[in-house]
Amino acid sequence: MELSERKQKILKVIVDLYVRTAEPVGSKTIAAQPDMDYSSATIRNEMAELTNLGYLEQPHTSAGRIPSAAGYRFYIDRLMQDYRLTTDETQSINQAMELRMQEFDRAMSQVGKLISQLTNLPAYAMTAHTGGTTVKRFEILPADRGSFILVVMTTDDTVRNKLIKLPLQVTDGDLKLLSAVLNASLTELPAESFTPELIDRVTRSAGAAAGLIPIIVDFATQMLEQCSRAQVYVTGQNRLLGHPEYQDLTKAQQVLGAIDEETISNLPAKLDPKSPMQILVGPENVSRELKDTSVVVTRFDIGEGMQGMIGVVGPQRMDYAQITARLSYFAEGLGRMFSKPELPGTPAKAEENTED
Amino acid sequence: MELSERKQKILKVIVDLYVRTAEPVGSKTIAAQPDMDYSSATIRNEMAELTNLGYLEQPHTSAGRIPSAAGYRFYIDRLMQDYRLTTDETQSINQAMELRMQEFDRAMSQVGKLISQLTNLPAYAMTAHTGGTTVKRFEILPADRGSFILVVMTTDDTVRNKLIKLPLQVTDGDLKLLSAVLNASLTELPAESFTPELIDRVTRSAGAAAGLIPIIVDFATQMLEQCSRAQVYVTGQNRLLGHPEYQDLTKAQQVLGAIDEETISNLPAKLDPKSPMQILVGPENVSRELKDTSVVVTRFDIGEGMQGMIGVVGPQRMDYAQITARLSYFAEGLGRMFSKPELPGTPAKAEENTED
DNA sequence: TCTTAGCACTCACTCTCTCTGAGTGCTAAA
DNA sequence: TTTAGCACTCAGAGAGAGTGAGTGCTAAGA
Repeated sequence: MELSERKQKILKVIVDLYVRTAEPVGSKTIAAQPDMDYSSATIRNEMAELTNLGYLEQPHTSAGRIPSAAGYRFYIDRLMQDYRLTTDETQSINQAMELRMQEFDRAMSQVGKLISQLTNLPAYAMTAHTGGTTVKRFEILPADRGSFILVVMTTDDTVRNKLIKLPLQVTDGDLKLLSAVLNASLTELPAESFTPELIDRVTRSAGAAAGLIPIIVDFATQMLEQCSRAQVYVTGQNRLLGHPEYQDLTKAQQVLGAIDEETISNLPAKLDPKSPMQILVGPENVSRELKDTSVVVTRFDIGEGMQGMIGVVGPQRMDYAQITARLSYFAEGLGRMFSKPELPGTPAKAEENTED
Repeated sequence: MELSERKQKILKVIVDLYVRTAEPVGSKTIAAQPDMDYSSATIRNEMAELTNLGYLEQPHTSAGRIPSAAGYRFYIDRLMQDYRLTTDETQSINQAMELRMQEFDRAMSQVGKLISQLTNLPAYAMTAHTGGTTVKRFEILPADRGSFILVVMTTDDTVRNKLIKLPLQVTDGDLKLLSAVLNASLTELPAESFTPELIDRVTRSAGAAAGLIPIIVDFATQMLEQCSRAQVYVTGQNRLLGHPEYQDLTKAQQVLGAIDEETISNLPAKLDPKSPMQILVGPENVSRELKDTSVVVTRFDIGEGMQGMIGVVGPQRMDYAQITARLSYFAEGLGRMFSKPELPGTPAKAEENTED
């Protein structure tokens, strides 16, 4: 059954007010709203019906109404107005994005922090590699005496390096041979195919620098593994405490405990792969700890078989319109930033790495 | 004035009990302690004196006593017994350390998590580079068509790379020339000396691949900058909430707000550079938000002008003996792990990086 | 038929008051 | 010097009364 125009209007007012004040909304307050031309009694009747229909809840007999999960859902799907970012907001977001992102990883964690700050809620950011990656290319450079730099590039254009220190005297020719062997034997293979037999064969043909092989294979395996694993950053947990629904410490702890890296990294499985922006209201979250908590998440493509996800976690009562607007803006910017081919002067679509 | 043996004994019992129970300790409880051969009245007298001397505090007239900051300090400096790690503990620590640490950064964040878990307190881990770093070596490798991998190695043996995508056709010879020029002109220089004039000169002598120069310089600058900046990881903030002293949300928030990355990264300045393990009890912390909060921190060297720091933040009432024991064990292990020269099969003392 | 005014009712919250008991300080005896 | 005893203090728990925001229902008005 379709809600009457008036019921929708009342529901919307209730959600809007409740999101702002965190107090149950009474019929009188609603009647006092501008553009609300009915008496409190009429509104009371409508509210009673909305309650029967499951869109509202009453904490106790003599309190006003608050939206139920279904009420939020209806609001999100049907009533929510587009929130327009203010110039200030876009400016501060743009500024933050311009901050030189040396690494993709670090960029994501920065973004998480910023979102958390803007929304005053805990935020998370994660990257996930989608395809099966293999090594595209090995490169070995001599560094100091007895040190080598190993550079590995994978099919998803991740490049990593490692400084290897081994008391080993090898010539440039040895290294050339070694990298030729590696490139011939170990590229385009998933980590699973690095069998002992294969490694053994490679080692035998590697000549003087064969001592490097175990380290190289180890490193490549780790790297491929790591590429397939999602990376998650959670920040701003403490902001949760600012919201009245988490004044109850037990609850706050439960929720904080539930939004650690592990849990979040399992989130994507539960999401509809089609729509980029998703809102999970309270009980729609599968985990029991989050049954009074909402999750808003958006995805964006960063090319090369990689995806990014950013989102926030907060009370059901949150300003969905504002938050979705901000998240989209961010996601768009990040997507643009990281999937563009590199141009001089543009912040790179790249990540780097340290080696010690 | 030196405290009598008996006073010390009583103080120690009070700290031990209070750490365990978080309840003010009364004279009767103390008298009931095994090995305590005085009546509650005697103990009351002693407690009154200890209070006068500033080692104890009384929350209100009819409550027991709790240690003051000075009391904790005395306990830490004089009374604390060495805590012996149980086999279980060392095992779980060792296990965690064996987990393959692909990157130093990641290792530190893992360690932070583990400490937080073991101590049930928020923990932080940070790395700081101590010396002024310069670039030791540039290397440029062609990757795909129009892609190059830039590898930069600094004097502290950090190696980073970056994938550069530029629609540029260059020969191997061009790249050789380019890296020769870079190595000749930009190595052994701090980031400050990368003046426009210098860059200009380099660009002019770089030949066909000069288009890469701005990106390379940019990258090198960022990298040097980043090396000199401390990296901080804070985890387990939510564990703070489990402790009764932070049941008051305002307080919990204050403290959580105060232990973000920035604040922590300023911590080392306040520490005595000589002693590796340090405990800041309540008011000994400079920041006002932490006046009821203690910080335990330990440092360890990881060679190459780098230092690591791990620590925890918690209520004054914490089991200092246990915590310092665990931290030392960790610090020792980490120090060993990361300052050893690399051997085949050993987890590397290295860090890597991703490039996308 | 829909809307609204009016009224009795409900119930969370706040405030006050009392009671309880853990813990103290002091005194005097051992 | 130690200890038993006693009067005193005071936070915290619990009970009871008062308050007021908000409700549902009824009956009158449009």
